[in-house]
Amino acid sequence: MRPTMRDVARQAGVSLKTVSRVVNGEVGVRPDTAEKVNEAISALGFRRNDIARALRGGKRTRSLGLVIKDVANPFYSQIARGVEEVARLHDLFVISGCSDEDPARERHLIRSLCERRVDGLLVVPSAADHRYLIPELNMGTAAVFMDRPPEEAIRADVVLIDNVGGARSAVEHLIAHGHRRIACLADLHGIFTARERRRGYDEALQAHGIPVDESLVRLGPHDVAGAEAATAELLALGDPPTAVFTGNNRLTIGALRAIQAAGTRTALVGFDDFELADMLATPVTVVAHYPAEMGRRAAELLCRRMDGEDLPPQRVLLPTRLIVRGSGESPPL
Amino acid sequence: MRPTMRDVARQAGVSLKTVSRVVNGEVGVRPDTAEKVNEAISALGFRRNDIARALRGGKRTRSLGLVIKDVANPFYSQIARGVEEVARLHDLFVISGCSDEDPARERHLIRSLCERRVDGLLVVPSAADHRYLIPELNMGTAAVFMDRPPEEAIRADVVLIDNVGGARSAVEHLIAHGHRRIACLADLHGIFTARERRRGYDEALQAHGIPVDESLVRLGPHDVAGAEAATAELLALGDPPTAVFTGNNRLTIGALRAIQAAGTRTALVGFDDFELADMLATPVTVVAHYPAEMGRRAAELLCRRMDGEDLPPQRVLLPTRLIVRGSGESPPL
DNA sequence: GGATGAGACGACAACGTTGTCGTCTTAGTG
DNA sequence: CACTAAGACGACAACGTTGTCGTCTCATCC
Repeated sequence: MRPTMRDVARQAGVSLKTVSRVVNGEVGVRPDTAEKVNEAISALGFRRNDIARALRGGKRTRSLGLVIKDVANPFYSQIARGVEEVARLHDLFVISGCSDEDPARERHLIRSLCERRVDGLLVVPSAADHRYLIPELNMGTAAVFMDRPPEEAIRADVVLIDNVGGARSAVEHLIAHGHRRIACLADLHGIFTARERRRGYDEALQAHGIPVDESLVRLGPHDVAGAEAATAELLALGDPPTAVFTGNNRLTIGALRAIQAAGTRTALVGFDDFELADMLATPVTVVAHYPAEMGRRAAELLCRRMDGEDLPPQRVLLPTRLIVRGSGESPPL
Repeated sequence: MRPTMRDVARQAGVSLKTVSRVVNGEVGVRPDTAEKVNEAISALGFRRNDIARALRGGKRTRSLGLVIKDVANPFYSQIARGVEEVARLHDLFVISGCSDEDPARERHLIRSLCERRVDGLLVVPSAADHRYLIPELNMGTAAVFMDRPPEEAIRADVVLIDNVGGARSAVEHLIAHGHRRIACLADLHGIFTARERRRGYDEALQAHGIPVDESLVRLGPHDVAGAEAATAELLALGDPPTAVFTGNNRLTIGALRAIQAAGTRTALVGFDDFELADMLATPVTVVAHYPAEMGRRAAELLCRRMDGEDLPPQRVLLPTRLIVRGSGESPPL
């Protein structure tokens, strides 16, 4: 179907190798010969076959694999964007797949990507065991993890958000505004970022001599509805919290809904910024971070590994920034 | 570095071809032989090389190329998600790139994807000329366009939103609530969807015998700030509009800002749903559509083409749905 | 005019896999 | 026991490209 270099060579009356030289801009071809070849190329609509090229050449496929949970989720799509930007600079393509947090699917994706001989792997790992990756890594596939670290046993770079610090700054902000009874909504304890953010909450309270009241902590709400219910429950307590810290944007929105419904002046600071946070009925104070930057940093690390740089495993911690918008500054009743 | 089938064969004491048979689950291998081979495979950490496989075999790479404007934009990331879902079912990988609406980049991407021998192409085309694609299409690369059609000259499938119908339903909704002076904010006229939505606006007015007042139509605002400024200008008119129809979610948000700032009760219906539209100070009535569905439908069409089905070029029109939330139902002053 | 060398180009092998076909073993049959 | 056929396995070529090396042409120089 598609013409090969051999076809071009026949058409132009030169050898296969000469076509290769022209296509790759090598030296040692007379201009008139090159022109004949180029004419044949456009006449036939020839396109160099990168598959064959990767096989024959230095075995670089100029591609990298990206495994995230779900592209439709803005957090991950921004990561993907950051990765794309760096990949573009290095003339690499991104082959991506969504794991949907399913360890089996994640494993299948990574395996398939290795079979495709991607030059490197960028992974937001699920909670599962990743030791199956070790052979692949030993075999020379570079890998960088994002957002959550893999097992200890896996010596690879990882780029994380400063979850503990970010959460602490959120809770300290609430404390600075006079709050003492501060609730914490965190996601499932199995999720690394949820654990870390909860830890930041604890640290902030402890640093200010406020005892942690476990009745104000809710681990487990995983979506907007769950967070809304959990918050409603907290607000209905005899001695309700005057402020809430939420561990991610789903939870923030759920808490917001419950607070609006209850009609209280409960303060709120949420982890993760989100679009329109400033346009809501109550503009939301958040701990912002930059997923695209995470993608970029991870991709840059990966490219350095792919170029054979051999430093010890890096652990990059990206800073967060508290964005004050109103919901976190109301004083306790 | 990575072991090949030859290495496995040597290790297992069998021939190359026998390894190939085991790896591909072909018949005609005795169980004990297969086991020897499998042991060698895990001992060496062998992974079949899909690059070589694609080269030798039926020349299917089991991959498809996706060219969108920007993954970080929820509209496109949802398209990507829909594509991914279908790709997964067909055991295909998605190689994606962002054009950032730059025709040169788009062209480069498509060319590179063809060089990688993707089995098919999914493209949200930019405004530029796409005739350069014709040779690729003739050469057998299947392609399906999304959101915007390519030139007439290109005979390929395309999946679109019902822009005209959606816009008409929005404007008719406003008319039904008593509005006669309805403004229209549309994006740059060069953008297909902007033109079509503007056309829907015109049709709705005409169908109800309301003359189009060009002083209420603003073509050109392209971002939130532009839309905000344009709306402020409209509201400052001697005889201001009582309602606004906005052609996409950026423009909706800009208009919303201006209306909030002006403190008027101007009604608003926007094209595109967006997250938290129901949580804003004024919940926004929108014309919703389903980008993920567009991705799915396009990918399904592409897969049928890739499987060699030969029907005339399809033009799929996806329906929209008016979601009533409050901003579009206030009567004229 | 013959030696020299640079420049242009071609022949061939190799990348790792799979399709084709041939060979060898073994069990079954008369 | 000889013959057959099926089953198991191996040798070889090919996919489209690029690296290596060899050959041929022609201008230059003594």
